[in-house]
Amino acid sequence: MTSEALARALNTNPVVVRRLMGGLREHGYVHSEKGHGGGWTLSCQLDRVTLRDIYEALDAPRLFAIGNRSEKTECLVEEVVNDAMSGVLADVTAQLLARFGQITLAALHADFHQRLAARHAPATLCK
Amino acid sequence: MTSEALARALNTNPVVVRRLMGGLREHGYVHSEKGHGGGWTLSCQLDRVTLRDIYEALDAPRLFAIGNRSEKTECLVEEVVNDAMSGVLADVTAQLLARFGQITLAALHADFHQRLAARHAPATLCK
DNA sequence: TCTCATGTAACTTCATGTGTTGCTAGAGTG
DNA sequence: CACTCTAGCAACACATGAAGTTACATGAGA
Repeated sequence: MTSEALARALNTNPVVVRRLMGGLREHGYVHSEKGHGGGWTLSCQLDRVTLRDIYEALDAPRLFAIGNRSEKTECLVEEVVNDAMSGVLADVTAQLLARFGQITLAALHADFHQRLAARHAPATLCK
Repeated sequence: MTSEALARALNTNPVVVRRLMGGLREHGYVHSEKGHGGGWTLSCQLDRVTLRDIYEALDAPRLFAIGNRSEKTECLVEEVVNDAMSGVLADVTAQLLARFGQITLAALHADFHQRLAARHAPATLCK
């Protein structure tokens, strides 16, 4: 499948697709080929890759919209609040990643086919 | 304490302080007075207000940097992934808020004074 | 050699949060 | 009464980061 086609399906731009897929390629989840007839192919077993793997392959972007304004501070009040929040955020992050780590692509794939069957529709890409 | 003074302590602008404090005032955590000698005064018991209360008084700003691109979609793949992620995010959000709900301002206050004593420094605002 | 792909850098656009200005209104002071 | 000090508020400007776009290089088949 080409970046072009994926971009259309995802309502975005081929270059954006390449940027994202680049991370997946580096981890061996997909393979790309240049030139005529090239494009992207899956190169992993769906039951061995989780949402967490994907997240990390995508360079682990920021998860939270909240957080400390600065890591180090002179202000004792800020320090106290930072420490209180950091502790919670660290724990919650760990739990979130653990949960993502339990969701395999195979599970999503199965879910997809189940919903598809329920829709009595043929299997095509969104676009 | 005036917005002016708070802004200096927080390295920000008086108007920004008023915007934030406005939420706290609506919930009765602080009280404000105009005019000469006016400013902000605390009007709650520190042991009865938690970080969660503060968060909600501040209009519950976005917690996560990740999330669904769109709530409703025609795309079955997107739907499957959204549902998988939404479930995790909802759970994790609940846990985060629960944790915040256990951290009272009194606890932070106590922590502050403990650290202050350890520093052998007088109690003054950062700036 | 032409076309079709990815790879990549640089730039533009957009969204969101933060900061700033200017003005209003209320409250004490001289 | 005039003056000063304060919050309240709307409107605008700026900063940041994510997403989208353009342009060009490289590789591979036809």
